[in-house]
Amino acid sequence: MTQDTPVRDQVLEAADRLFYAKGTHAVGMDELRAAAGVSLKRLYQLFESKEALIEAVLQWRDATLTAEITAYTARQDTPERQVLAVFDWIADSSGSPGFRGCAFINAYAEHGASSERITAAVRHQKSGMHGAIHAMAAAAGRPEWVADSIFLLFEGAMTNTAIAASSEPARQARAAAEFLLDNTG
Amino acid sequence: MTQDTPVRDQVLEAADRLFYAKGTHAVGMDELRAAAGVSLKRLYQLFESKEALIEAVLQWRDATLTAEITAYTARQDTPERQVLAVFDWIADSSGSPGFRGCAFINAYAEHGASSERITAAVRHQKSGMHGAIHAMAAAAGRPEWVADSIFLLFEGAMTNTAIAASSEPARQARAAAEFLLDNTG
DNA sequence: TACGGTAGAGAACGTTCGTTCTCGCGGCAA
DNA sequence: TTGCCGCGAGAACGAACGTTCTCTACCGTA
Repeated sequence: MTQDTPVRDQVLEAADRLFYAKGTHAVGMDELRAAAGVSLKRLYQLFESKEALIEAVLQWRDATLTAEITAYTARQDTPERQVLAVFDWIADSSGSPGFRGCAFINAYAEHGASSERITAAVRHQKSGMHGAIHAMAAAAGRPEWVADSIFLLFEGAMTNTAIAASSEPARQARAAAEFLLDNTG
Repeated sequence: MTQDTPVRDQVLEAADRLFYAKGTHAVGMDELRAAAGVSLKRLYQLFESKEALIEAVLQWRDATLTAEITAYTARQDTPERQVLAVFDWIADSSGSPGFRGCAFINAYAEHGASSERITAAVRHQKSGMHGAIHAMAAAAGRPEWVADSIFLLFEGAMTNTAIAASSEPARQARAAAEFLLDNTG
């Protein structure tokens, strides 16, 4: 067990940034090597292949994104406001110029048909996000179907906020979620 | 104006099938030529580049998909049922083994960062689908925000039905839409 | 029959990419 | 100091891809 962890994280962070910005197909291993500031040899001893790297990046992003959203929603003081904050998070994120929607959906679009490993990583993130919304909705005393609905609104808002290059879908989804919360439980 | 139209459609249909099944990056022009049964020369005089072909395929799918969904929903006898039928359409479509979610979202994931033409084609489809749902909701006498919400539920259901490989998200989205319809108007 | 133009088949070209190999330097043990 | 191991830099390799070019067969016309 060598001291690879900081280097590994350095690679994952650079790869995540490049993959998200340009799509995995558009980023070559050499460009990645340069961005991460490591040698190609090191890259391949950390990750056996590009596919393995993509999988690792998705797992890494899964963890960091969960933490980010959790921190973001935790700033609200009631469970209802916490649920609704996920849509504010989308609206906020979409403000940054490189916003390209959900990295996991993008990865699924690029590799879902050919890579079982990548599909599994995507499913894991969706399942986790679904669970997080479930937990918040449960804390707010709402039934499961409300959580399911809000999760799907979240997903629709992620993609369409990116495609439309506008935070309007995020606001619309928020309004719908608010209606669901207000009329249930 | 030569008699290229049937050949052109033949190419578009084959390309659409392959692109959707495997992703555009995973389909080479030669594989495409073979599937469409035309020569490479013909292919390139019909479409100046692969990017142009992808754009044309998206426009073609936009038209055929709109027609398909319109026909599907038209079988229902009330505007409310017509709106809800879009979720049944997802559930039905997800039954076929090659279901991979929304081709336009997939195309955006693959090319949104690099091709303005493809992004424009994706936006056009989203705008059209949004409009179609708006029209049905308006016919049902529901306010615009309900249509916005149902559109986003539709989008979320499309991607997550594919990722989860289950029609459950489509059913959940349908239930949410039904709740919105039942409690507004 | 001779011929010009068109189209199909597929070879060829140039590039890009994922992955591996080679070389040479630097640190460390004896 | 000497020998060795590991690493970085980057050349090299083989495959795949988008695109173009070449060759040949075929067609209608005179």
